[in-house]
Amino acid sequence: MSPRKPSTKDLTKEMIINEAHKQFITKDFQQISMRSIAKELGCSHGAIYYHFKNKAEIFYAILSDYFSELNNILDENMNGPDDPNTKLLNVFVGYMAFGLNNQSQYELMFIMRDSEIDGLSQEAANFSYEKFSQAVQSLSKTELLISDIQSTFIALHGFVAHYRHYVKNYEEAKEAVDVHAKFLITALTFRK
Amino acid sequence: MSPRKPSTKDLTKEMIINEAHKQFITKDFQQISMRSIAKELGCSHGAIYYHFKNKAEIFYAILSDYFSELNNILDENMNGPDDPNTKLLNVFVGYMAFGLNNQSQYELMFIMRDSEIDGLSQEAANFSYEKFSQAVQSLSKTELLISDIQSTFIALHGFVAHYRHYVKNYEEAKEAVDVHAKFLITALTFRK
DNA sequence: CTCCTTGTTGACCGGTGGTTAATAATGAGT
DNA sequence: ACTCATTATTAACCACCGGTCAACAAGGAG
Repeated sequence: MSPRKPSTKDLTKEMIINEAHKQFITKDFQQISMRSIAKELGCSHGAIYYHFKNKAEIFYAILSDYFSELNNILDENMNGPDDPNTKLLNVFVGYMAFGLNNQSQYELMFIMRDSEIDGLSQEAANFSYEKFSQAVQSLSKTELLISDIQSTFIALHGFVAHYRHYVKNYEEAKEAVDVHAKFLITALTFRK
Repeated sequence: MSPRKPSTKDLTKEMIINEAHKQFITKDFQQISMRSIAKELGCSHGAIYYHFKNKAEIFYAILSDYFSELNNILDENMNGPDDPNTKLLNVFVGYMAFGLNNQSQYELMFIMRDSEIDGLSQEAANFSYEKFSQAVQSLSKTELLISDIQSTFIALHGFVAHYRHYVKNYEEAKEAVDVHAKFLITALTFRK
């Protein structure tokens, strides 16, 4: 039934993803081309289309790892020893730090959600938001409005979307991140 | 000195801008091509490069009008009869409404600020922020931190950047806009 | 009737994402 | 061994893109 061993395969999905991922560290989605991946892999760009139906599909696969990482950051903080107030701050800072340290990825995960990067990524983004939402509520002393939690989430995205134009990584925006996080905590705390 | 009357010109900067602007209502920067503009204008796309040095320059010209419009919205509100609290709310709502009603333009004005749309637009964006900043401070009873005003500005951008994926215009997000604006007012009000 | 300038064209360049016929390579069944 | 179906790959091709540029049209000035 399988007339050709998988072991003989020279080009694998994994290799393609690895190469795309490698380039994704220094370049964004638009700057990476099927040809640049193929060139580095020593194959024709047509070959890639045998393994992935299009460019977007390659990046879905990569993004899912990043969504996991972001979710892990949140989990580790929630399971940590800090008090609720510190944890809440850390959740906000964690999101912004992740966004600033993975700018190209963050753009595709939450900002660029357009026709090209559709369904699958959308779902992961919603799941990530759900985790965030529950975490924030559980750390709060009072019952929060879901609309306020969403406003907070949006404001975090806004920060990353803005600062990524001015800053290379989290380190360079540390203070601003802290200020923004505390700003949002104030809003959540005093909302009635 | 001028061997050819301007009146004889068939293709003018204005015509090009008008056509680009027309397409800009329904398409975004990336979807509009020099060729699509030329085609609609009945000329070759090479001709456009006689009047504009590149695609970005055409859109600078268009954006400057939108920056003016946004600044006018703010001015009209500030010069209006409302009390400071209402005005502050209207400033926030005004920004978000403008962003949601002019999504492609807003993206270029504040979100996409990348290599292609550089200097000139950046300057206009900074000026717009300055006006916003002064307006917010003048409407506040207490002395605000500039970092908090910036957090507010960023949170407004975040709202537009997020909701433009889900909504066609301001009308469709009216309630969420209102909630977000009040959320930000809370933060500004209770910050010490 | 030149000459110079303003505009305009269309071919061209290097690049993109995506498709597809031909083909190489391989293992299974006989 | 030989066929056969399947998998994987190539390279040519498509229709686009932004941008450049030599050639050329058209008109006014001298």
